[in-house]
Amino acid sequence: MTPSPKTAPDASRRSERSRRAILDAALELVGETGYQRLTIEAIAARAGVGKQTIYRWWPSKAAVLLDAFAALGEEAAAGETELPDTGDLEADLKLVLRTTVDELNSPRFDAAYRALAAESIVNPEVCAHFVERILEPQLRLYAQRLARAQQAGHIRPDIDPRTALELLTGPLTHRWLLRTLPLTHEYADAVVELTLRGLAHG
Amino acid sequence: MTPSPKTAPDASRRSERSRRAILDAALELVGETGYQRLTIEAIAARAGVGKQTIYRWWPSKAAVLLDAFAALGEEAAAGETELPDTGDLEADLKLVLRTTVDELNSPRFDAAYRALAAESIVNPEVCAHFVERILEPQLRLYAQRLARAQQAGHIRPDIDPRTALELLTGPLTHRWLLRTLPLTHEYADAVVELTLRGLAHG
DNA sequence: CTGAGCCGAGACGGTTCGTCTCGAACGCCA
DNA sequence: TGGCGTTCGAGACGAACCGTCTCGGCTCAG
Repeated sequence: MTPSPKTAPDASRRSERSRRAILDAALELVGETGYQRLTIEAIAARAGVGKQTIYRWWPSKAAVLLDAFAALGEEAAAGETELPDTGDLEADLKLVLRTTVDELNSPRFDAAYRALAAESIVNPEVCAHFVERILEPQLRLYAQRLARAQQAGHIRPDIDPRTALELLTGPLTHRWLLRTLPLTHEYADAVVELTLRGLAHG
Repeated sequence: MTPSPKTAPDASRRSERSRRAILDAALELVGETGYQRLTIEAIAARAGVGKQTIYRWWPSKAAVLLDAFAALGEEAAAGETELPDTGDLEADLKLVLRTTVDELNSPRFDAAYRALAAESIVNPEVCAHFVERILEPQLRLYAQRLARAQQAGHIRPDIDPRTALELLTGPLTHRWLLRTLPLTHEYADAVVELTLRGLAHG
């Protein structure tokens, strides 16, 4: 029996050229017109592609954007499989959070990331994919680094690394998403210092 | 000269009955069908109102929902102009954050709050109104309570209350929005404990 | 060489948009 | 009290986009 209700398309005959053109067009358009006005029709026109080619491979515009953003992230983070570990946890975390701040402030990431976050908030299915595909791989790096710090005695042993992690990233995303105040390196540093003083041993 | 380009409608002749019906219908529908499928047409039909009556008074469905949610919040928080202050900062914060957790988990608030957050992320104008109208009043209460704790010497004097505040609420909203893990009282307690240990004097 | 399947292109009916036009109901002001 | 301007409910209207479909053209497997 076939897994899909409608016979699934043959992925081996898929046009890589069209796939890339669609992902690129989606990223361009979401930056130009915003997520609300982003339409499948416009993506198809910009990519020089039939609409059916999009509907054949993706269930929604959010799914297209998710793939596009994932490809973007994989290019940027090619090879970076670990967070820095100089032994100085505070300095390492500041470095990484500053990088995150720069990414969130970069126009190239901003529009697509916002679109996916917004869609995830009101759409549990997209949310699950977004978390699994984009968020989890990033957070896992943090969690590993925190676990190592815990083994080294720099963080109290009774603390759940996931909770510690959210204490660091939560305030950043909160300020970024709701634009309450500008997102700066100084803020990233302050979050690390204040949070660590609660997590640090002794 | 009139302030608006198109002559503004006369607010004194506005139908209060229609206004309430529209706000109620918007809240109902966003709970039933979700924000994506919420349409002005459906709101008008449910409220027994002409579409023009909505377009005359609101610029978008997000604006309608914002008013509806604000009215909902004002009912719920009628009179609550201050956070509890028993002198025990940790206990007070746990109590309040637990209440916030309950609200976020309550179906009555969830759908509308998510819709407004999602819209705010991709729409700076709605975001500004959302922050000013909904978020700021809540956060101001926290900020006041933290400032008093600071005066009482329970929080280090060099800490910006806004930053301290985001350390508390950021992790909660993060987990709520992205559904990474369930949002519980235990989590609220953990956030307060871990955060305070960084903020507490000595 | 032949056929199945993806491709670009775009027609199609359905839905919602935001505007506009009715006659009816309402409330301010004479 | 009567008149008049404005909002009201209702719905028609063209435009935009939806998701499905049909059509030739092209590519690859057998």
